[in-house]
Amino acid sequence: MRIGKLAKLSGLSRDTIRFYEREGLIASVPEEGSSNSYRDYPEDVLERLDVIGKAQDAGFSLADIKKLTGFWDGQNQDFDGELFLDEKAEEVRKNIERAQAFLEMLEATIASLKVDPRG
Amino acid sequence: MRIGKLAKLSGLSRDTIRFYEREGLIASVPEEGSSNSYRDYPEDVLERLDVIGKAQDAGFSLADIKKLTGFWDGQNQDFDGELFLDEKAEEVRKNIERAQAFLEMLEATIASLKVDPRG
DNA sequence: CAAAACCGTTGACTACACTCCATGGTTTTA
DNA sequence: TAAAACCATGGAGTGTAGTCAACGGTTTTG
Repeated sequence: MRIGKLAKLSGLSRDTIRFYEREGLIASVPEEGSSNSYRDYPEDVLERLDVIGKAQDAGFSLADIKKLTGFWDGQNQDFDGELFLDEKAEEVRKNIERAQAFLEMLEATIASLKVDPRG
Repeated sequence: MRIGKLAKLSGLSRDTIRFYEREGLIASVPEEGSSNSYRDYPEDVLERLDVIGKAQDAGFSLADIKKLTGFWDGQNQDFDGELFLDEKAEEVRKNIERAQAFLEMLEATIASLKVDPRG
């Protein structure tokens, strides 16, 4: 699909999609059978963009995401993939725990508000 | 306590602590009974710094955190605190869910690696 | 077939959250 | 008491993740 459709479906801007492509997080091919310069984004890029969003929410930087997707895509880099993944998973677990602890504070604040507005 | 001790105990740099203070997220008082310009950070600032870290992991910006702490500190701003808190709590819940979904992908990747290294 | 809508490229710009450096003063310590 | 360690202030600089504007070309649509 073309970038406009991908932008609409993913909820990201064209600029962001191009930015991710420049960074090597996603890839496109020249549109088939047309002499323009338009790029064609495979369907699975949509899923990839979704993963990128979730990874960011989990605390991954784009550099981290690039390592991970490069790993998925079979380009085993010159680093210990298993160690990287183990360490990152641990980080994510800690992040989630901390976010949950914070959520509880937030919910307690809300609850106290409902009992006694602005107490 | 002085900023050096606070930095050591919190794991943050002096610069970060001063930055948070400039941003209005924490407060200090002049050190008592001394004619220097040193600042004294109350004990509870440590806890506050911990909350700030967790809030960031939950996806809060410093501006969000400032609103929340201003709210806690009783300076009820000119905004609907309850609405803000409700919306933010919902955002955090979604963030956590997305992070958890991502964590599962990560763990699946790790698991498949342990079964069949680089398959 | 013309206007509107879309596309790619380049490069500058922005917001956020720090981080560093220089300067000069104050405490602590050996 | 001198050196080392600490402190405050101001301002500049950094990295990350986008975002915007301008240009000219291509497709789609009424």
